[in-house]
Amino acid sequence: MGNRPTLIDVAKAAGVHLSTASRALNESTSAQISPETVKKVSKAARDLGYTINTVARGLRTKRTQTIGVIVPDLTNPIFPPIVRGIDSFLGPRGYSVLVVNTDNDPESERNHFESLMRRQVDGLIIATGHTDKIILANYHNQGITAVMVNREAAGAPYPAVVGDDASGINLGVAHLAALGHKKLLHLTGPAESSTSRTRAQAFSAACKNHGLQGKIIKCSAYSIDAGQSAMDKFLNQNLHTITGVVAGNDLLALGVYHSLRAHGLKCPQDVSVIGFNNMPFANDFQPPLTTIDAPHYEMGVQAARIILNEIEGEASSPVKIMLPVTLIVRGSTAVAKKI
Amino acid sequence: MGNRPTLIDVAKAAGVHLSTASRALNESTSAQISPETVKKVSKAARDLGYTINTVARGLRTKRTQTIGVIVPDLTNPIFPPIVRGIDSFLGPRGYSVLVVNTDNDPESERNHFESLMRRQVDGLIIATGHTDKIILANYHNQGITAVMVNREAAGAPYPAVVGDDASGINLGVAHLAALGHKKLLHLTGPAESSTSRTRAQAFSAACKNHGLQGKIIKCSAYSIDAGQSAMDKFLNQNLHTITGVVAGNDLLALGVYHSLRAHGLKCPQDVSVIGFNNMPFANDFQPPLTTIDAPHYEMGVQAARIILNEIEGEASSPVKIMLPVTLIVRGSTAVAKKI
DNA sequence: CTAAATCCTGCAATCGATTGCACAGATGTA
DNA sequence: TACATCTGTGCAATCGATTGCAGGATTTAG
Repeated sequence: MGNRPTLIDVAKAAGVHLSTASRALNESTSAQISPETVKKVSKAARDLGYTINTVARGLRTKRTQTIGVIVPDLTNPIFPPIVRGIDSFLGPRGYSVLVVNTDNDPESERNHFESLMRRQVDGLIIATGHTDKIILANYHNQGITAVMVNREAAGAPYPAVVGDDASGINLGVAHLAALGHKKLLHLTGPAESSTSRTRAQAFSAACKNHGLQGKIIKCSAYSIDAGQSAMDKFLNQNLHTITGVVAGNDLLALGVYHSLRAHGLKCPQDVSVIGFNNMPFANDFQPPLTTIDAPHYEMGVQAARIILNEIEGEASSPVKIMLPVTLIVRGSTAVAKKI
Repeated sequence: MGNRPTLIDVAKAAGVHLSTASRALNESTSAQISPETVKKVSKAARDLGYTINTVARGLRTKRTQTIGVIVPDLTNPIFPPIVRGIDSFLGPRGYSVLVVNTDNDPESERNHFESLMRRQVDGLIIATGHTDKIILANYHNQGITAVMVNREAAGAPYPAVVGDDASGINLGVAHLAALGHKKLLHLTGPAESSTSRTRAQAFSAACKNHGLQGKIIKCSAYSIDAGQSAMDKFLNQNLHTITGVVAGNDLLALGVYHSLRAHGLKCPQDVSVIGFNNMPFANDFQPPLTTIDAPHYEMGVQAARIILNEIEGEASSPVKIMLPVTLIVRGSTAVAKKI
């Protein structure tokens, strides 16, 4: 790659010592240098097209101004907004983001973690559900600063930024109750994930509160296919026993759509469906999906804010930030059918 | 972050000199060291939990094993697959990926470019349509190695990996022709983008070939809103003058959906619509979108392959790789309505 | 048995910055 | 006038690796 000028070149051009040039160019040390010298050095730097070599700086300062972001899969539509939120906060502050995908594979997660460590990232933002408490405690003991986003690990030593899952599920159940539904089904995601557990518990509680009957079935992953096969299995032995579905997320809801169609059921006429996340294009599905909007971009922003604070300020206590969610009513929910 | 052991610690533990430890641990130099010494050093490294500091190595070797990926917007669903394709090829080969979003803003693009340079990336994969030939030539003069993906700049000094846009559009037009459509409309994207021009030209050519009437309208961006407003404008003065639409991409097609609905037209009964890209969830739209599948993941893989070749091998001539596309027929196209 | 070649390993320079310390000259204080 | 303080700059060590070169030990050749 290009042979860009170094600080020595700038110093020579300005007729000062290397260290003077360094101080002149550095925000925090330029006060030590006389204004004329600063001007001279800045001009030389500009003339030569000097840009700092962050690798060299990083070696000396032990700060790379790089944050590692660990996600399961960037093609899952909820993650790009999170990543952009992180980036939008960090970018203007001189930080860059290294994104890795683990596909929820612990082996892959370990490898990527090692790779990020080798690269001397200043901190980690973890969005994978899989990472268990032992690993996290381990990270913490190694002195690694990190923040969880969209997932929380109860008892984990790190701050977390999450959506208010429980009240989201509540909103969904209340909406169905108001439409006259009595018998509901919840599709829950993998048990390792904290969101799965939170949402499932909230579902049970909300059903009880509203005096509804609520069943729960498990999905092996947060994917369309997993949702579809779980729903297929359910419908094969329980046709016409429920009128409303609260899916663990939008992908599962989409799987439910497919399954309903395959079983000759219409949404929302026969069965109402509610998703979670309000993923991009949820409004363009068939039918447009009623769902809980979780502020993913904002979650990214908040996670970035916290980690920067931990890196540059002093370590705060492991706070938990819970962002509010809202119900978006679209075409997949309707008045309950008599069954 | 953690105080990990350095090479000196390993060398001491193994009772050898720093440089010997370095050579022992390095694939390409370990042959210079006696097998027993290599074993001793490896054991010491393992025992201490040593991992190399890539920042220090990067300073010395002038290779950071990092590739910068410049995209307009990660939340645009075609980019995550590209990024994952890149990552899947580069990751196992020891490279990491720094993704930046420009939002198609030249100022932002320049800033991000500078940031990547400061970080000493080994190469750039550019997926932004906006980057013009002058800038690219400029990069090239600075000795920067780069590859274009999903966009090509004719006459640019860099290799490019693209989908076969022209034959994709051909497939679409042929499909509509076979369904009896006579009057078609093409929504083209921003003129700066090479794909826009290629697709528009292919559309005109294909219409001529099939003896069809083909109109073209421009959209200000590749977005739902831009597609909708362009289509609105068209329909307001040209209701019932076309029966088929070939959109510049899936997002524009979605905009067309919205516009048709607002004008009381049904897809596909009144108007057939074809998209481009086969973005995720295109099958779940209302109606499921007939579209051209472009192999984005594979494009990422190929771009990564080429750039690694340029970095590690010798610079090849600026090749252009054109990946085949296929027509995916779903529910948005039907036999033409009489108008 | 000696000279040459080969094999290992250590020494030290280097990559491009940052930063504690020293010191010269200017300024302030009594 | 004498001494303390302050300002601005330079010197040199340092971050953690890689790598050309030198040289001792060992092997091979003649």
